[in-house]
Amino acid sequence: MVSSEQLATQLRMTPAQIRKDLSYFGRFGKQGRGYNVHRLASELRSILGLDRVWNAALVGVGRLGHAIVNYPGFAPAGFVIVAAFDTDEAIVGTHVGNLMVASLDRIATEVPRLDIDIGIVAVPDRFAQQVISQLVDSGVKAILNYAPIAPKVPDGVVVRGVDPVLALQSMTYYLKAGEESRAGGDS
Amino acid sequence: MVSSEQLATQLRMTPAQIRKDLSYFGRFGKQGRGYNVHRLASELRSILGLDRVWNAALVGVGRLGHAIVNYPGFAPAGFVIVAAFDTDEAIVGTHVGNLMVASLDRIATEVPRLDIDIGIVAVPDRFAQQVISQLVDSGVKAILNYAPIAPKVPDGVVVRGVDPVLALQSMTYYLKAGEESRAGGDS
DNA sequence: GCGTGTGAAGATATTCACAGCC
DNA sequence: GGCTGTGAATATCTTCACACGC
Repeated sequence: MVSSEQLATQLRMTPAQIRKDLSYFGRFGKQGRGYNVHRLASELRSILGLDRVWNAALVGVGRLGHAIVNYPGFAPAGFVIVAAFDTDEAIVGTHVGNLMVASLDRIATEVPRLDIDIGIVAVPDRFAQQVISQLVDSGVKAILNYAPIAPKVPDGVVVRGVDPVLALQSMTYYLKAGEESRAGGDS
Repeated sequence: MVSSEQLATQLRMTPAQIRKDLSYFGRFGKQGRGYNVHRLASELRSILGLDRVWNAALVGVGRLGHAIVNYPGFAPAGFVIVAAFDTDEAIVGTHVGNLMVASLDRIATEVPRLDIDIGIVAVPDRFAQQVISQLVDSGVKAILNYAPIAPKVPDGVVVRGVDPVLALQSMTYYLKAGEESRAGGDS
């Protein structure tokens, strides 16, 4: 068992926040005891859609694409890459992992056929928007985007970016603030 | 020139939000005209600390570490990796890019000497917390963490994670919701 | 006339505090 | 006694709407 107090400490939140958030989805706790860790984890996995397998398509099988296919962290979390696409004729037809690389124009037929939910985009920056539009037109509703752009997608499509430069840029404001307070603070 | 209206459309926000946010940092616009794009960009870069170079240290020079050192996107954005560390005696002393890999225990001396602001952590999961603590103890105030853990750091240290699995997991709730409304919606 | 910057109004989100159950 | 779930009270964030400068 775990209390909202304990969860809050670990997650650096307040106990009230924990309880309110959970209460939005159901009543998972018992008064005087707290939450059963296993039941809570299981309920949350189910609510978040993490209790099933999702199929993904990789677009862009260069250096980065290879690293993505060979990354061992996806499968244990329930994400399986079931297709790989590229435009480069030298790459199409070759194998990565146990996948055969298909031509980009096969996306429209393969996405429905393989029941693909997620598009993983690892193409050069200037092709990213176009590829993402193609994926969306084929029925993909979620995009994991490795290109450093903010793609335009219709409502109902969710995008997440993996961009280390953006992550760094989002920290410099605080670095600067910290330096100033150390340099200019009273003492 | 650009108006808050135009910015809002592109960023999918409201014009009022744009104006309020900018007003927090200064008065960058001119009534009746809008904002001068160059001046606005320049002011924002300065406020965000993106108008200077930041030094970073890489810890963990395996496959991923190599990819990070060779990633061409950091330098143009003003982030320079000026040191690389690893525990593996077989790697220490070798070169990656134009850097010589140093032993982990040199962090405490090298971070101040090279004026390192940011630690980039690309070590196996189980070592990540320990390495991050070491970086923080040496004076690093920002961490870019590639390990799929939520590290504990003192107040005043800022952390960003680069974790594609977490990014995927943050989308499945919406995928599920979308599927249900398509399956169960009236028609 | 056009569009910013900003108080005031309205909407959300967080925290408090406690009745109720284990 | 301990701790959840939840209305009520605060606090924060967003939107409105308009005086003012270009």
